Amino acid sequence: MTDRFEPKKREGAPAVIRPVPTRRRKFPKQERSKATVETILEATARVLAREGYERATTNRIAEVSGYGVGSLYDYFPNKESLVAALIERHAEEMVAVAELSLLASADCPLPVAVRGWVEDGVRTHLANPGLHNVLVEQVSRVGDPVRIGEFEERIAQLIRSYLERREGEIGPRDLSLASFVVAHAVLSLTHKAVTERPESLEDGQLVEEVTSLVVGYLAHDHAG
Amino acid sequence: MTDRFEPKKREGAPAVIRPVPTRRRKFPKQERSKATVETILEATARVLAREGYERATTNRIAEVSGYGVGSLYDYFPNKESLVAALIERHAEEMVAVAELSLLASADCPLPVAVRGWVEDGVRTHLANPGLHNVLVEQVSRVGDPVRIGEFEERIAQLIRSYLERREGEIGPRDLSLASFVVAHAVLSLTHKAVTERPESLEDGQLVEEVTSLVVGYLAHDHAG
Amino acid sequence: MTDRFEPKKREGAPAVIRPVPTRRRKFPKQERSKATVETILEATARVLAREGYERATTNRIAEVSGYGVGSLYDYFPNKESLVAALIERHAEEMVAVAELSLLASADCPLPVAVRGWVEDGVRTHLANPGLHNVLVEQVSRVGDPVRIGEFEERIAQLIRSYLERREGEIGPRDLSLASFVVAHAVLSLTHKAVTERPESLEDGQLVEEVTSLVVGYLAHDHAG
Amino acid sequence: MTDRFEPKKREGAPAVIRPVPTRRRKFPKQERSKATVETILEATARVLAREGYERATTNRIAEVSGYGVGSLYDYFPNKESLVAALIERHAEEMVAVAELSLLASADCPLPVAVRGWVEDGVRTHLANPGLHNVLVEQVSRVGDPVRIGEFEERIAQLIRSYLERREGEIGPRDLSLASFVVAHAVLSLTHKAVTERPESLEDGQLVEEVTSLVVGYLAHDHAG
DNA sequence: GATGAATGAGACTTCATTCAT
DNA sequence: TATGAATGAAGTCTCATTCAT
Repeated sequence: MTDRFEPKKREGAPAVIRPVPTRRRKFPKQERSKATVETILEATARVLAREGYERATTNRIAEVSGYGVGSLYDYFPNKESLVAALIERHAEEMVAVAELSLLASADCPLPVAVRGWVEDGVRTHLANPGLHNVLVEQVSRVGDPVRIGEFEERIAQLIRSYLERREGEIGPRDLSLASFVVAHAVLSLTHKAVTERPESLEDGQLVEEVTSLVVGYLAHDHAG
Repeated sequence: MTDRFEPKKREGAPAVIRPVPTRRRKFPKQERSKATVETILEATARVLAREGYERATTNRIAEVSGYGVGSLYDYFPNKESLVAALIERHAEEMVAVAELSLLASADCPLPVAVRGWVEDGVRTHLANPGLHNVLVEQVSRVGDPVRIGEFEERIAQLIRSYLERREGEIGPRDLSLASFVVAHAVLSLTHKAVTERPESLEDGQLVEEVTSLVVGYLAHDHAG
Repeated sequence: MTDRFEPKKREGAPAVIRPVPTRRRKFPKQERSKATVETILEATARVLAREGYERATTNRIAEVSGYGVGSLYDYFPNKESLVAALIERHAEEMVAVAELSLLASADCPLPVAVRGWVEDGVRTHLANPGLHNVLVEQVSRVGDPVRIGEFEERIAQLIRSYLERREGEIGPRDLSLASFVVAHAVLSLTHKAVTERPESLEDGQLVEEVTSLVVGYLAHDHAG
Repeated sequence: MTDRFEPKKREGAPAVIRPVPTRRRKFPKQERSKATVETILEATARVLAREGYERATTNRIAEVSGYGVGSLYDYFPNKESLVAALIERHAEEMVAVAELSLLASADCPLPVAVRGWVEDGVRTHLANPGLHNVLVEQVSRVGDPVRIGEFEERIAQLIRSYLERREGEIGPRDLSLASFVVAHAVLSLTHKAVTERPESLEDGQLVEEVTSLVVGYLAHDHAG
């Protein structure tokens, strides 16, 4: 008289839950498919920005995309994977921004390099604040922690590369930790400012303060 | 202090959506009621930490609390209001921590004051990282932006009060902006560290770096 | 770059698939619940008989039962479990019929006992041929093979008990196998006849033939 | 031989439903087509045996067959018709087996003839029990009752032909009914044994019992 | 003939919420 | 005040089937 009941995976989940797929179902080999995926992701971004995660329905996304729901599910195994794809894309973009900025100013003095990067970051976030909000909100839920970690690591690494060339000028001895601190201070302040203090961005004041924050930190003497 | 309740239909929502209740249904006058509310919130915290927001059901919360679902709805108008209450509670706690720390070290030198505050903040976050994760994730969704803003403002204000007494020693001229920067840099780094770099907290390294970040920023000369 | 994709349990299944729940969600302790379960099962039987398994939807069943779909899912984890419950019920009934018949005619001569049992079986099947059809059709899919096996075993055991008292009169030496043969010959012929030769049941002809089949078999000398 | 096709809407269905197509779309005139049909049916059999009816999708069948879904629908109007074709094939095979066996032993004594037929039947079922299971399960749903009836009639007829030559030796007076009884007793016991008692088949015990069942029945004096 | 991307109706299922007791 | 059975709107996802290429 064994109990065969087992309604749905629902057992104890450890603090942060991540029970769901994420990757694409078909890898779009054909040109047409690639365009379809693109269109669907654009629709997802639009709906997500407009409605937020919970209120965004796959049916609505499909509708906005112009495709049927079925097509959506041909390329993405479920709702979360859509967000995951967008998160990945955003992460990729932030890495690219950091790469371009930091590489371009590899030989510039600290304040110039930092200011440049922060400005680029702000510009990127400003492009679609509503979407970014949702994305940031969902990272811990649907983002693959490993992959997200990789992106963060890549940004930290870019910062570190820059710092290494100026090791003499900067205070922090543990460059790994310093990169982490810098990366997250900048990223989160940027996001916060875009979301809640847009006015402070208009005259470049906030950019200046964040630059000061980073420069002050790096210049600060850790020996004492 | 308008009541944001609006039970059913939730159509068309602009950019960031926040269409939902948040205030408690009954104001617990009686002792018994107060205890009930407490118990329910504890259950909510437990379930939220264990299951995450989406998988946490009001029925499950009620079950864990030991009350019937009906009772839960006697005190809270809906699921989101439970989270909102927890968020408010957390915010209140963070304000209290800042208040205690900064007031206690009102006359201490910058590094000491900052280090003390950061340490207290980390300790608080460490108490229940899983729950904090969910809470932070939900702030932008269910937190009443006005009230959240108030809390943030209060923390910034506490920082500002501290800074004003040392205006001569510090670089930033716009204390309002500086407080914002400091508050969020510390808060978000603390959260991030607790979540993703717990090891860096054990030996106090990260606390040291965050202290440096703040001290370096505040000491940094903004004149030039 | 691990692939976290895993859309739904869908891997290789061994010939007969049985991937699904079956038991009741709540055990109806209260009188009200028991009645609800009863009503839902009756509705299930009605819809199943009328529409067949595939076309029977849980929404339709709920509608017919007079309850909301949600209630249905309060007591049964899924569609298949409804059918499983009905199958079990039917199996239980067939065992009861066999028990009553065979016990009642424990001391009657073979032909009388067999004829009585077959008659009772036919009567039972005749009660709702449409439903039985669906049930039989679904046994191999949703029936718990262990439990079904138990029911069949119980019927075979009842037959065997009867046979043991007449061991001298009957041919077959392996009573276990003989019981199996008799049980299934009778059960399947009964079902087939009800479904496809109802006319042969009206004048008792088929009952007579099945009786002959069993009596002839048991009387047949196996020694040679 | 009416075409039972009726593509979409399938509302209101009486007791036993059988609203669906079954005949092939194109009659394979060309050699190539015939091979295609063959390949598709083989794929269907394989997928059906492995996954069961419900989980077998036409897309999967097409994939396994090596053809596109479109091609599948060029030859079969719908999913059910695939199963129907397989059922027909199986029925045809069972008729052929009976024909071969019974004709071969037309002049053999009853026990020999019966034993031979049962043995052949078991051998046939043993070839692919998983598939047969699904097929039997689906007969009442997708099998064209008329055509299935015809096959059964043909088997009964073969049996009857045999019986007629020995009318003197056998008890049953209604040969039509007797044929029905014998045919179904043998067929269903064979299936049941293959599915649930494979061990009883290994030493030929079950074959012996089924033979006894039939011989005993036919030898049994119906006069009294 | 063949293809497979696209479709979309509709199935199952969940869970926040209510309300009679 | 408390309860928990009942609700049912709404969401996610599947898959038989079509049709433009």
